[in-house]
Amino acid sequence: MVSTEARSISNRPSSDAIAQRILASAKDEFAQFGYEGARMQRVADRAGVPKPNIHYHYKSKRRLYLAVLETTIESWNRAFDDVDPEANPAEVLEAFIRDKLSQAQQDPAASRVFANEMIQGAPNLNTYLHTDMQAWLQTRTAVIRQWMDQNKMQKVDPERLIFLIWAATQHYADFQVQALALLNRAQFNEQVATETADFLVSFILRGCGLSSERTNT
Amino acid sequence: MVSTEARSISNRPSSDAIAQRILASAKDEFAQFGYEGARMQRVADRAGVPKPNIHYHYKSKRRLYLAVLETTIESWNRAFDDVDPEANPAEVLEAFIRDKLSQAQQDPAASRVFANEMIQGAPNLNTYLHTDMQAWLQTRTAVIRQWMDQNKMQKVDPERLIFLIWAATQHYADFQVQALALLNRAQFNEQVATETADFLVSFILRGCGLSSERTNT
DNA sequence: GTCTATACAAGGATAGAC
DNA sequence: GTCTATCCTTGTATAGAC
Repeated sequence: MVSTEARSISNRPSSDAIAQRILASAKDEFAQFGYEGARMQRVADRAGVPKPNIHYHYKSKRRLYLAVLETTIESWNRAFDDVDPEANPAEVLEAFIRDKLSQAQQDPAASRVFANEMIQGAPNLNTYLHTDMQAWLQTRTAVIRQWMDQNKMQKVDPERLIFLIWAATQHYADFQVQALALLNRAQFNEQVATETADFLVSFILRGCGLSSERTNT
Repeated sequence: MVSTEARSISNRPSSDAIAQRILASAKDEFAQFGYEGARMQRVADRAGVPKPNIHYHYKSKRRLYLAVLETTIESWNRAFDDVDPEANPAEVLEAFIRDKLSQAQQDPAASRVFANEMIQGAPNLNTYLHTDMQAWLQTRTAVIRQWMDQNKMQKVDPERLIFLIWAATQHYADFQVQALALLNRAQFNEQVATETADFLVSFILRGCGLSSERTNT
């Protein structure tokens, strides 16, 4: 196998570059139609290559899908990946919410690929859910519990708090067509994203007892 | 065409009963795999009838899917369908949240069918989103705005409040496999549903400034 | 490495016996 | 109304020329 570096100095598009184009097209296709509904022909059309070329770069439809899943998971929760228990809970949660929403706007396909896999029953991610993701969640909820023990925030179920943040932010990727229709907006641009992020941050922080505002009356 | 009543008195399973069985099987199939991923053979197997029988009761795969979509939408937001502006906001919102979560537990397939249609870009519900659903949302947000004007609750974006409730509740249907894995539960039973409903109600009411509890310190 | 041509299975849908 | 057999299209995947 030739290294990426060796090929990248050649004068025509490297094989890796084409593999990447196929991967990106596949992500869109799987995001929209799910694994069973996805068609290799449409992936080829989207990528602008003949259908058999896909099989040269990826052995099968399933391998291609697994490659897409892998790239999707990598950037999943990066904004909450490193948390200092000494940090300000409000700031940490705000950064997490804004980052998740920013991802939902900039890469909705990633969110939809994951959503399809979950709806389908996670046939390819069941192990991941019970190992890596489980571990990720436990270290984060441990920090949140620490904050609650120190009376830095309202006592709430930490797992379900994370679920709510995931659901509320990913909603704008997975249900984008619905949100735009009901908000009377043509596209999910920066302005809509900012309005949404501001709402979610202030609403969720208030739910966590982290708001500077006081309630009415 | 023979009326339902005329046929229901016959001694063997009425044709309508079989049509209903097929419809229920189709709902599960479309829920799991989406329209393009759904297979008529699997619908037939689930319903326990030969494949061609489906085409006798439903002209095509698309017609079958549209029939499933229709039953899905009917019960969508019934708990918030009739709202008295004079009612207590906290009680109305709590009933809405609990009803949505109850539906998510008892009929997750309905939620997943809808989710698949949205992820796919709402090719069959675009008109619905811009007409009936739009209208439904406007009358509810009007009531919420009234409550806010009367200082009965925190001023928040009413549309996005509804979105958050939808997302947070439907999450437990669409991402059930993930939630169960991360909560270390085997199934989404009454107990898990109650715990979840209690969390959501208290968290969201606090976000709306409707909580009786005071924040810490 | 990339394409044309094609193998083989599975898809939705229908004809026609019962 | 229900089934068997089958049509035709499309699906994934591969062989083999270039």
